[in-house]
Amino acid sequence: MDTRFDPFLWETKLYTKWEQSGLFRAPLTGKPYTILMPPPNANASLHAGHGMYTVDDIMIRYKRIKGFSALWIPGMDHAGLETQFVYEKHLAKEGKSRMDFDRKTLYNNIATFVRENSGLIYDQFRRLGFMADWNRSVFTLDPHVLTRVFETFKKMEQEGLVYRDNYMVNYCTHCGTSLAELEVQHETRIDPLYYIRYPLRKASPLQDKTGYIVVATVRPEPIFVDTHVAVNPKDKKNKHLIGTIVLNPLTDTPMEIIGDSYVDPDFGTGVVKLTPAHDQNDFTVAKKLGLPIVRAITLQGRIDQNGGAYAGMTVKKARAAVVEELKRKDLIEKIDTNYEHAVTVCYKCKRDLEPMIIPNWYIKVESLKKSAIVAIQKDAVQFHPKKYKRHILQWLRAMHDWPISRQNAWGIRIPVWYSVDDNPHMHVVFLDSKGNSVQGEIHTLLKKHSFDTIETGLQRVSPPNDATYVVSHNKPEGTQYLQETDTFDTWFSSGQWPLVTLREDEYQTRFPTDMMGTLADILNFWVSRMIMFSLYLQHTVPFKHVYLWSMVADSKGQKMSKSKGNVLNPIQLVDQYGADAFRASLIFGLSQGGKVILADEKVRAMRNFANKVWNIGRFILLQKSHSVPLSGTPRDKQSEKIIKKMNTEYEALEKKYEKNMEAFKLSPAFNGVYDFLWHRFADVYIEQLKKAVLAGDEEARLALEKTYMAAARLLHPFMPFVTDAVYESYYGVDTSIISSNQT
RNA sequence: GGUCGCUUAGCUCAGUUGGUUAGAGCAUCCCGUUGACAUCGGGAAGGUCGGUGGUUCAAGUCCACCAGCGACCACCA
Repeated sequence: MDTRFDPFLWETKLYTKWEQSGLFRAPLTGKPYTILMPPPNANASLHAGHGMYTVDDIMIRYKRIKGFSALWIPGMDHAGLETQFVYEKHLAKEGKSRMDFDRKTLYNNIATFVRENSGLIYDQFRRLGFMADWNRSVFTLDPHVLTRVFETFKKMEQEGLVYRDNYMVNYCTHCGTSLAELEVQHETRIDPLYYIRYPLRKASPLQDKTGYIVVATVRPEPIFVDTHVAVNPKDKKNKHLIGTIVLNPLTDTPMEIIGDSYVDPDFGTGVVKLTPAHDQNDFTVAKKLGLPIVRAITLQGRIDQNGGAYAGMTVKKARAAVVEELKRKDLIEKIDTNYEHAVTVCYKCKRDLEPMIIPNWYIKVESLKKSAIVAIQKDAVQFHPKKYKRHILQWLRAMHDWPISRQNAWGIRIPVWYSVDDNPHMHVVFLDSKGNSVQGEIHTLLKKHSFDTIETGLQRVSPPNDATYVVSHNKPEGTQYLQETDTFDTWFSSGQWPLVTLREDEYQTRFPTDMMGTLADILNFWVSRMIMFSLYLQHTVPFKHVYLWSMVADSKGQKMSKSKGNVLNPIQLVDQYGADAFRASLIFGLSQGGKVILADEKVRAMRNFANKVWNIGRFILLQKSHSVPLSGTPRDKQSEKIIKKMNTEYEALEKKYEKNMEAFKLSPAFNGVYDFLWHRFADVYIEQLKKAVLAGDEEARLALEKTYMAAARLLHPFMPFVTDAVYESYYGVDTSIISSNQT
């Protein structure tokens, strides 16, 4: 044995040995223990957050050593929105965009892109020593997954849980897609607040005062479609205005002032313009009162044909132009340039979102979430740390119907088909044979273009809200059908992850699975959906325990982010200090809230510990050659006493360790072993027995070896390489701590 | 604005049901190297446990209020 533990000498060698001796597959005997790996994005490369998958590996190794048939199934996610976003950035570099391709070509190109860029993360997981059954990897676009997703959708559709409806969604005009509530980010910003004069109609009895009323808004650009203005009926200052007619400052169209309680009397002037097609609140009010809902902005983020002179302008340009016009007409009372408000931005591209009305597919969640809530309340799923039980319950109770459609090509296309005969007014966008974008209603388009041309070049279908459709995995026979171009939300497929990863027969023995370890960020996105789907389809929860960690931070507790420049590359740390050191540093000092501190000095400290473990082993082994034949007991009573005390202390350690591990308190479990090995075993017991051992007392040495190896078994899940390297040095190249309980 | 959480050594955090001199890692300082390990060993310094008040024989631990920080959710015309 060398004087130092050299990770690079051992890591590849040991990993290959583990893999070749079949240790990654679940043993045929033993009680099942199952973990499904949260599938990383297929084209991802390892970041600090993935390092925490170590938690899964720790539990798998821990259970394996204890003789369980522990199985860890890996997988990869197609990650619809995220992957397409990355791909489109590549396209942009070549001066192209997704609009240059028909849907099918775009999909195939992304598929190729993903294939070329996937697999890297598995190599990196191997570097970390992960003991997953790589041969069983599942991809969320595998055929059997598609089948399962289709069947789930069909079942839900048949049971009336699916509906299609016009809905106000947060729409990102850049990404060309709607976003779910959770994908929306709020950002505080300072924007000008315009106080705009709305002239009173001549006949108005109020005219003799000022001749106008003032409305405050940050969004003057869609005013031309506005038809109503509102005040709060309880607002003493303004309620007398109800029923008054003012003129639209851009179009001179008469507008009625209505009363509704949602208006905040204290905001601005207490008078609000209503733009139902582009504002969530206004939309709600308009629906309630039956007011007209007129769109002013296209899905591309430009003013549409209703905008007259502004038609075709981007929102930003139109805003400036509208303000100019209003200034010319002397209709701007004042501009508050220091108005702070929150805007919604796209979680991917950070651009402003437009509230838009588009038909979307929805899942009714009322019954689904109810059973999830009951299961969680009964602790059928337990959360670690416990606080997340409250979090998820709170979120589930507030959960609205789930919009599952995304205007995204990369994903599982919704298995719905629209007959062109039955839906003549369906709006269609496609590329003709020359690559020109053509759009219009299908019955008009079919007069000039063949169905095949349209289907081949298809980019998007936008069927009216009342369109008829057929649910089918494959294209229906008979008449001409176009398939829905929307794809399922990523969480619709990954929410069924626990239902597509096991083999049919394993649902008897391995379901519910034992643990799900994942980032707390996606507790609501993902964990809640898995629980709902599993209860709906399998009538049981998908896992018994959920282990959550939150963001990875640097040594000062600052969240790691590219803009802060404090991001550490895990693989670089592994190269520098070894996988054991990296793994242990994530667990050591893991705070209760789950915040993970990753810092160079921490990894270095753990590298030192790995070396210490190695050298303890080296010392005990080295003394073996000095030994004399066994006598049965240590030579002196003093040594016997020390050994007894050491064993008692070890037993206490093991007991505490077990308790912590079963409660997923990994940090205290690891800390206990760290403390024992370094500051009790090495600093105290070895020192006390050193004289005897050096004098050739083999009994004393054996006692040390026994306790050391026992502690190494406790340490192995956290630091698999150094512990197995020592084990192999002692007992030969064919041995491993993992299977040591079987010998 | 709502909900929850946090505040203990220079930094990041432990402190189990209230019970002797409040701990760890890193950082700092001093001493030590011929046999396991300098990626080490021995030692030291450093905390009125956010503030105020209360319960108690006893409070870092329980309660109230205050201050600061954070997370999530919601709203913002």
